[in-house]
Amino acid sequence: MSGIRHAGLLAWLHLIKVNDKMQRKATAQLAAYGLTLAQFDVLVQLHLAPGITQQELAERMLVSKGNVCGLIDRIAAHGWVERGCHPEDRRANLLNLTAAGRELIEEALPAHEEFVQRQMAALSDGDQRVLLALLRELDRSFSRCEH
Amino acid sequence: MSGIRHAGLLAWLHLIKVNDKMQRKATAQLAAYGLTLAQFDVLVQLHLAPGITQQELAERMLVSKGNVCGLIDRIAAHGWVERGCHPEDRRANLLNLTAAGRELIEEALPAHEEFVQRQMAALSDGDQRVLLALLRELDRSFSRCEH
DNA sequence: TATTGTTATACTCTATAACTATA
DNA sequence: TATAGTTATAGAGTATAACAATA
Repeated sequence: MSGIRHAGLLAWLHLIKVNDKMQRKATAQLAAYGLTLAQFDVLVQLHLAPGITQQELAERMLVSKGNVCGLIDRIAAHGWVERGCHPEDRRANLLNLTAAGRELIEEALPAHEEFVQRQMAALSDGDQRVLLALLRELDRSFSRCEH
Repeated sequence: MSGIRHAGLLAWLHLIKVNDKMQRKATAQLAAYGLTLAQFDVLVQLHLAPGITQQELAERMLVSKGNVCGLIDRIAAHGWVERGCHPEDRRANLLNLTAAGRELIEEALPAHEEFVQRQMAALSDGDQRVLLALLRELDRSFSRCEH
């Protein structure tokens, strides 16, 4: 690897690799519930913050509102989420899990958490905390400026 | 976040987030060269290991040979890579960068490396090395077993 | 028979932008 | 005018599987 010398670059390459492998595992793990990663993400967001609008969801997921619309379409087709009326703004939709959606995420989320814990168990508790701190720092630096 | 307590899970969520943001930035950075991330990855692989087969490339990229076929189609359409004959196995293609492809990657790779260094600069040199070590450990644990 | 590459299908996700209905 | 959501288009990536040529 001729031009590759610095730890930062190598760290980034490994981050891609780890993310890639984890994503494949996670995708397979969630497929058992009929969920894609993006759909799981939506359900978790609505689980944590019921009643947000599609616009708010788009901002949280760093995705366009057009994409959110399609995502919600697909999830609603399964009957896991519904669009409600905003009492004060008739343009907006309030998103909420249905009973089926709540049931699904209450089963899928703990299973997914346990799965992730199992993957991360290769690192000691202390190392997991260090990793978290470093990633938090990186994330914060991205938010601070738009290099 | 009710069920979310452990550092491992939080670390994973932040890893997703960091990867996501970096990928967006990287995608934008590479678009200046007319490259997607996957295509850049292919060019880098062929830069480092000229003359590999499509099958070998698929294994390195953790992707099916059918996908590699399409990827190479798109990159070859730009004239950056060519399929050569394998002297001993007429089924196989040997992949090589064209002169244009070499020129492109020799320009895009250092620029991308510099871009990544800039993103990682939020961490000290020591922290970058720690991050690298932790991600390497995780990556190795994924390779060891298929949990 | 097994393997390399090709082709075809179908789906998800993404970006972009025009469109509507409200505000 | 601006905003929330919708729709349409186009492209990339992925998975899967059937297929041809060759081993």
